[in-house]
Amino acid sequence: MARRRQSVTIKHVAADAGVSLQTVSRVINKEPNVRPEMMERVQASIAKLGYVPSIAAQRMGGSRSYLILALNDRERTIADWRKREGSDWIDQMLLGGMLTCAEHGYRMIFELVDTHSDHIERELSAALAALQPDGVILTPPHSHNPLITGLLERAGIAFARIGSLKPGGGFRLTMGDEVASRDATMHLAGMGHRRIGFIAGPDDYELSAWRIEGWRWAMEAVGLGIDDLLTAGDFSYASGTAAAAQLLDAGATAIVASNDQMALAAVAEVRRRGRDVPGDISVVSFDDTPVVRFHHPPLTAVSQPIAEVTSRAVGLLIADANGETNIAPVEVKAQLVPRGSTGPLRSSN
Amino acid sequence: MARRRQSVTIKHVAADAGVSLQTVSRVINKEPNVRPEMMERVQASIAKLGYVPSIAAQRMGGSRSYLILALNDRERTIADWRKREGSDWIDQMLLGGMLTCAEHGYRMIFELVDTHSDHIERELSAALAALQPDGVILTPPHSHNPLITGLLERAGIAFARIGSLKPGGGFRLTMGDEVASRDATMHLAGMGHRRIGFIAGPDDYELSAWRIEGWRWAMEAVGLGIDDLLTAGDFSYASGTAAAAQLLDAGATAIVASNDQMALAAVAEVRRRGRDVPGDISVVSFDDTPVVRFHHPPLTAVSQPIAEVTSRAVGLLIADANGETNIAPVEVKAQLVPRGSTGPLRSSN
DNA sequence: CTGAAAGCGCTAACAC
DNA sequence: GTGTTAGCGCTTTCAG
Repeated sequence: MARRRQSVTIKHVAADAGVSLQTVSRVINKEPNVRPEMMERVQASIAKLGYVPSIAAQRMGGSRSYLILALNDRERTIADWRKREGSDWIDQMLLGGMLTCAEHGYRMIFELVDTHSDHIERELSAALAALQPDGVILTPPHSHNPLITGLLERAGIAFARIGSLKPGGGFRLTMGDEVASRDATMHLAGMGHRRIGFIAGPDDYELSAWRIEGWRWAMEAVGLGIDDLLTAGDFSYASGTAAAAQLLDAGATAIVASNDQMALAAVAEVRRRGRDVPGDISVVSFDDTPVVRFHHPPLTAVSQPIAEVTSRAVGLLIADANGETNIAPVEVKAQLVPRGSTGPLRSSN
Repeated sequence: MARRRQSVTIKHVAADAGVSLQTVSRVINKEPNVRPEMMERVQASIAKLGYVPSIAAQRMGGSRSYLILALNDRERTIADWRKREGSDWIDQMLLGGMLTCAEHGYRMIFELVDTHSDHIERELSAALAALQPDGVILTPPHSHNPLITGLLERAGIAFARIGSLKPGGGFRLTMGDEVASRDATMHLAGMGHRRIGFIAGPDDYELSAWRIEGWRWAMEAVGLGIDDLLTAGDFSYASGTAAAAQLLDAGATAIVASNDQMALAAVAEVRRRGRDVPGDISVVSFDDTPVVRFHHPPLTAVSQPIAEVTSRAVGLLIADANGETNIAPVEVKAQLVPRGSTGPLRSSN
């Protein structure tokens, strides 16, 4: 239990460079009003001694913590990890977030918090008090949870909300779900499909509604009815199976599913009925996690730019910490990637 | 740029409970020599005020940081994330690591550092100085990099090395690669295969040698020669293709590949030659990332218990911080999971 | 068993 | 421009 202390501190640098602590501090924080020669001298000492500021001490001194907290839903994330279904949402967040943080001298810390309201405020407060991050990134369903956004606002901590446009403060980032859903539907309509079913995501995700909206928009645009072609899902494989069965019963020749697992389930259901994808039925999925590309056939999917949107979120947070202002919602567009699960309507249909 | 300070500090708790700062500190740190009634009173105040200690301040005061740093190879990790091939190594590390950290009031921070020697010491020192973790978890190839282990030892920071048994201090954790490789080979031999080829991993991973050893051991045990059946790979798909071609040319009827990507490549190569898996050729892979289960057929694979081994690593680190001693290497055994890519030797072979 | 003092490494505020 | 002072929230001495 050796009590380790910082080996080389600002004091050593100051002594080595023959200046005051404060001057070193100024150099570290790139403050103005330091003569260039002083600055060089200090930086030489820093490099020579291999000095790196202690983020704990910086925080104690009242400055930034240089920490960005990425928050995800505990229950869902752990379930995904345990299932090992190949979702790489978290990996992509880390990819975009960590790299952009690193570019600005920040670090990203990844944490899980429950959505369940008993814990949520306590847990979040604990994470904030313990870590004291300069900014927080929220993903659905946290990003539109008023308990969370409210707490963050009261605490005066900058935050970015991915996948939410509801009021509640913070920066809003989206991935153009409505347009993407419309594109997916148009892609199918363009191949001659007229009975294009939709499997929705759970209500507690704002993007579920956006995706429905895009589909509805497209169906109307090409003059198709949507009567019994909208079904409910909850992002689970099982719900995808049920919804697909319903749509096939209703005579759908194409299906847009609000996530990969439900799309995979839909393909399986089509085959269970002795029919073929894309020969008889076309399927499009949302998210485009890796499993979709290893599937046979690879699924046509809406690819979500998670890494990019997380990177943008980090950028907004850091810009904010630097006093730059930006309130307009940011949209990083998802892309439809046509693959083997969609094809022309078969004339026999 | 509001300069946020801790909203409720140890002072508030002390005032509320009518005790000294020190007593509160003792309660927080579960130190002995506090009367139960005092303790209860303090804990009541803590709960009431929702107090959570600032980890920065704790660190400043000279105690632990309650941070465990998980270090991975930057280049390889980022490449994996970019490729989106569905590897969930990182996810499984987070799963095992974060949950176990949380159980003990710790937090896990995930970082990437380059293996390239120019940066490595600087980068690692920077991360250590900035974060001041109580423990570090190393994965291959970092876990047997003397630059890293040496630096950590000199700094007096506890560390755990996953996938390495080389000397160099720290706790050592392995996943029984040799035994797993032997089991995989025996599984094939048990199905009648006699020409069982092996695709090795890169030399700079200790586990590459262990896996070769297990295969060699099994081949000898059942009296089979290994002459031209050992090929080199580097964990990449391309290298798997080349190695598989070589093995098939040599008349192998079964292949053990040192990771999933190379196994997938092997299956593809078999098919490219108009032959079938497992009808003509059996394939076993190492790692068992999700993609393997979504493949057709699902691959028989050695499933690596990443989550469990990371959890154990965290446990060792925390136990060490608590003054408990433990030097023996820990082995969390990988399991062979038989699936559809292996079958009996076809008589026509 | 509990309290008061000093100090961790750094920054903000104020002087010079 | 640069140095000095005080203090962040906590833990470690060391008294009582």
